[in-house]
Amino acid sequence: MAAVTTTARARARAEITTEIKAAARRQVAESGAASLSLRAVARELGMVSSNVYRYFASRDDLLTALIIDAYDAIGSAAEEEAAVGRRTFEQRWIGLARAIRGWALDHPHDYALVYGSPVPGYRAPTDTVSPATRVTLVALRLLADAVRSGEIRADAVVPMPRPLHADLAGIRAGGLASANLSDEVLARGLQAWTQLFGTISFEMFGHLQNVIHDYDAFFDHQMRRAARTIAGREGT
Amino acid sequence: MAAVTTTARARARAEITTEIKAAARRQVAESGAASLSLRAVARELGMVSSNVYRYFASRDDLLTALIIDAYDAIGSAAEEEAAVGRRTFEQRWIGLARAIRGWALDHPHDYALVYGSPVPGYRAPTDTVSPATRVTLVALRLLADAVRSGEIRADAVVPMPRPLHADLAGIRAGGLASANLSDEVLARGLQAWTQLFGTISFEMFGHLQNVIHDYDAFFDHQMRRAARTIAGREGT
DNA sequence: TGTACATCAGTGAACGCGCGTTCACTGATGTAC
DNA sequence: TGTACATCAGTGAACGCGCGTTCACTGATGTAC
Repeated sequence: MAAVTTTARARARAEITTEIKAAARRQVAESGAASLSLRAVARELGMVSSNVYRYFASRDDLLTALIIDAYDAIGSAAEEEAAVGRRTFEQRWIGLARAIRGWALDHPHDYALVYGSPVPGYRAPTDTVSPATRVTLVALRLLADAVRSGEIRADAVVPMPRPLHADLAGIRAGGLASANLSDEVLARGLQAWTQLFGTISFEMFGHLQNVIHDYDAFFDHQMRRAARTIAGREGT
Repeated sequence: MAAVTTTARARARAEITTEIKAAARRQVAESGAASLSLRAVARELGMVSSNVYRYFASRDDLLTALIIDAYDAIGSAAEEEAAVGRRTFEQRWIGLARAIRGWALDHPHDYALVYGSPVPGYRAPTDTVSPATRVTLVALRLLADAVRSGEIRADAVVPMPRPLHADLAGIRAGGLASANLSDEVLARGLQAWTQLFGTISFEMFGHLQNVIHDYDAFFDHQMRRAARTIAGREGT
């Protein structure tokens, strides 16, 4: 009757915590994170605003919970995609990129919450670091696999300055998946990674309006190019 | 005594308009665009809040003015850089990239204002389109020059779907500088362009914290890689 | 198993704050004759 | 050049709103004996 049995109170607490987060997410989806309001959340759930404080110590705490959830959602979307087997590196990379973009299109405000400009006055605590890493680990694993299979060839190397070598060595040491990735491959990976999020952000934040009309075609093609840049072969 | 002579009233109006924008910019720099407040601006200038309405019809109008100013500032920073002569394509590209990043580092909140997530509840009017284009035109001119000089060789072509060709044709038709740019070169340019802003946004919005420490070295190197991707030569 | 006490969810009122915008007014600057 | 009227910058009060957070309280759920 300790860890296993849950009291009615504990169950109710868990459910209501979830409901609060869901209402908050709905509110963020409607009008953005900056205008997230505890009172509005309470109103939507038909409870008095002061009661929300039984579940979250402050508005910032609630925001943090949303950010963590968002990172986790992207992470698991990416992991799920990565689990699909028997594909070439290029197919897997495009699949990963599409999964991330698809999530962003489905949750534009959540995307803005984590990859857009920081919410003013809000300082992210360190709790958000590890969920933020999940999606990156998927990418690193993908690179590692493709190096192992020979699909990435890094014989052509762009020389880089010493301090950058040091930073890349840090990535290699930190990420479990990245132990066999050379500096050249990591640098290419970062090139593609920033291109991926740059492309999604441009689309989401309206910088391609009246320029690109078929976003799907544009994105797929650009990600195909990115895959080739990583693999080290350009053109056909 | 018509268009040339300016009355004291008109001069005062111009000056105070500038002062209001400056105060607003200072406020945005301190706490972000979402919390820009007409009343706070008025307070800082020692005037009564209702008087700001003699200069800007609403808070959104003031925000629009700031956005236009920000785009113009990036545009002229880029144009200034581009005016430096006698350099290779790679040098010019890196110079342009550095100019944009430098402006972003000097004006983090202005960068967030235009390239971060949109301000909630604010809808950008069409007035912002043409200033937003300035910096892009600089890049297109740079590409065109490098094609002319033979520094960009587009013999290796990545095949792309028809709708993307149509969109790229639109860019060619719209931008005066881009008339001689092939679809392949435009696609490469977009690849580098999204990489550029993706890299700056990652840095500005904290997604490289504890990963990259020497941001200057990282950025320069990544932009060197981008230049090579555009030019069509990888590795050394 | 039954009772006494402790814990905790939820209430409702209040504090103190800032916001965008409107309006009727005063007084200085500009313009037409 | 001098006067009469029109324009416009700036004032101060007000409307109506929403916010985060605290606090003393009630009543239901959980726990120890």
